Amino acid sequence: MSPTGKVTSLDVAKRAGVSRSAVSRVFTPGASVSARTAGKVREAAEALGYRPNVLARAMLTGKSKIIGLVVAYLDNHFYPQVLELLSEAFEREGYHVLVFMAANAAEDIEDVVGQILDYQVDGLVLASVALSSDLAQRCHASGVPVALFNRKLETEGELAIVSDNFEGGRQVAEHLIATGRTRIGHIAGWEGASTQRDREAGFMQGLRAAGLGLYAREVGDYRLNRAKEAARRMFDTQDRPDAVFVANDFMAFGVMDVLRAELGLRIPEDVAVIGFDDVPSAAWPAYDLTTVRQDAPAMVAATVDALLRQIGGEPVTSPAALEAKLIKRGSA
Amino acid sequence: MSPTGKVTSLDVAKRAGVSRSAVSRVFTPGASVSARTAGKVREAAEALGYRPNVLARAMLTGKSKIIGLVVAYLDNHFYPQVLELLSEAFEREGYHVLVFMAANAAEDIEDVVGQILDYQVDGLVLASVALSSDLAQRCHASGVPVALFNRKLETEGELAIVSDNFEGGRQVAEHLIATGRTRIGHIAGWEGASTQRDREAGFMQGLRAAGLGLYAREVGDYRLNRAKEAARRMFDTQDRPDAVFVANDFMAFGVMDVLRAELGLRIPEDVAVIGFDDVPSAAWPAYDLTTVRQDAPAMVAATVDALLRQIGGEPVTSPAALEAKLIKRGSA
DNA sequence: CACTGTCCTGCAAACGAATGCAGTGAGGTA
DNA sequence: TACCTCACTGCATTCGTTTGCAGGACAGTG
Repeated sequence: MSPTGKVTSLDVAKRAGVSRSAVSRVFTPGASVSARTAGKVREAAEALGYRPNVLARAMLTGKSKIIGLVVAYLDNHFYPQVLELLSEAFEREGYHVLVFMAANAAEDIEDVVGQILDYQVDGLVLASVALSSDLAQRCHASGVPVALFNRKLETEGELAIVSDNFEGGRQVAEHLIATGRTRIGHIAGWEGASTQRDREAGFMQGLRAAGLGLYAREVGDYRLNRAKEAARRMFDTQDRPDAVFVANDFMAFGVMDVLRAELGLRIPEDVAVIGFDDVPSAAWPAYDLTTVRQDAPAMVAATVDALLRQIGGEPVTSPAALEAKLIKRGSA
Repeated sequence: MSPTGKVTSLDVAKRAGVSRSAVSRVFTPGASVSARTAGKVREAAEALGYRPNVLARAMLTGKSKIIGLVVAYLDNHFYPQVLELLSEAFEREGYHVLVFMAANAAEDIEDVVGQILDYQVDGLVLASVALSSDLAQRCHASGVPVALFNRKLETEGELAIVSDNFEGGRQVAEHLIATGRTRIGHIAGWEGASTQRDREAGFMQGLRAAGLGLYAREVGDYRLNRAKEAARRMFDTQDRPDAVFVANDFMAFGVMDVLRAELGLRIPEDVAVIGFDDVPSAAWPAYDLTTVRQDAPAMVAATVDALLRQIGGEPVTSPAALEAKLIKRGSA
């Protein structure tokens, strides 16, 4: 109700007839205050509209209650979902998420690192950004706990949360083979990403287990247009594949569009398509995409848990890869 | 390169043989420092890996360089896009975006307001959240500049950035009528939203101009499942409409799914469908949705500009509604 | 009644940086 | 040489908190 938002602990202290310290303690869970004092302070605070200044507190304690989230693109529907879950989960723990966009990678990595450190974030989540490796090491070196979301690094010591991409890829191969497909192609994501490498490795093992090899391969870099071009190259021929594993759902949508709208192919009759992620729209009838589900809520929970632990000073190791399960729908 | 991230201006000052003030001034644009001092300081800072502490600065200056963004859901593809653009635009201006999720509206509005004020955000963007009205007034009253994104309020004095929803709705009616549709339905979004009211008002005026009325009306509340139910109610009858204007693309996708997959109707032959927003996936062949484009980049630019101005102390009025243009595709 | 321990409380010193004010020195002019 | 100007610099204060330390009140015990 105060006209200005500038009410300090001193104002409250005066009105309640106590010292600033008392006020501080009332708002510090676990501090020793008598019920009587607490009551007076609470009342005065209420009347004045006082709330402790998080920034001032942050300076003293060194804990800003801010988690940095570095993300490259939000067009892949998997990430908005993750952002939403992450933010909610952190809010439940008293943290908030500060967004850092790192679209044009290499160019401004220096900048991004700087900005992150400037804000004294308590922890950092790197969600599938190309420059993860460099960034993670720099920030880690500066003492900021880092969690890699949906990506892992060769270098040990970095906290990484991933699902079992290898097993997911293997199941894709298994299912395609079980449904009688023989000319099986793969449209890869960005080859610098561990997700891509693991998914493909599992996929290849699944094929080999049935005595099969890859019939065709193109790279889509996890980008929609690249994936569509890849699909055109792969399918605009006589001896086209009869199935394709696309490294994520977002690309798979583009591939299906090309197959159906441009090349007049039927899915799954002419070509079976399988994606990866199970984003919400994969279940929409227009695509009805068979895919491997990444359990986003579980991944987020694991991330929050591990990062908070690390912030708390516990030595943490990356959790085991989370289960990735094939969801059978109409596209395969 | 320092082992710990704790380098203060004093450390730099000592190493450069100057005072803390000098260091401060070097990092404050427009302060008076000699080139020689600046050089020494820069060198020392570089060597020590010093960066000014944003939080400490924030406390003094009262400017945190943080913009709060309150958002309810991210499943409507329009918002991830907006978040990305907003964050990039603010980063370019030296600000960063702190996310506040306000999913379960009324319940925790008290909480959300508190948290926002706690972080001393310099400004606030409310992106299409149900509790805009209350929230905006509270925050504004506490002296925090507020911008309403894609929503406006009856109460004057709040900064609101919207496109011309009325004109967009009118164009929808015009186009449906021009293509010979006569039994025209409307699936509304959340009726508490100004976007819904304006779109429908424009739409109705367009119908009336041709001597038509609404053939059917259901409410989808901007939620996917509600919209699908609405579509079922509206179309699972003998005398179904031959066209429907759905209040946003996200719901339109669900409506199209119901029409095609559940009811076996053809679009546009049996039913014409038009949405609103022009999210990226509206252009995908699987939907090929005729829709009204909201110019997200322009809306974001206007938001950033107006909010920053307001933060700078200039008296600002809401910019004019941005152009909303019908994009004709295959669904109508 | 004296002594001890327990709770609370206030004081004052941090935290890291910005800034008004006064002082230093250099350079220019008469 | 004396005086003035002006650009730069350092001191000390300030922002709004938290927190270690020590003192005060009070109850319990012998």
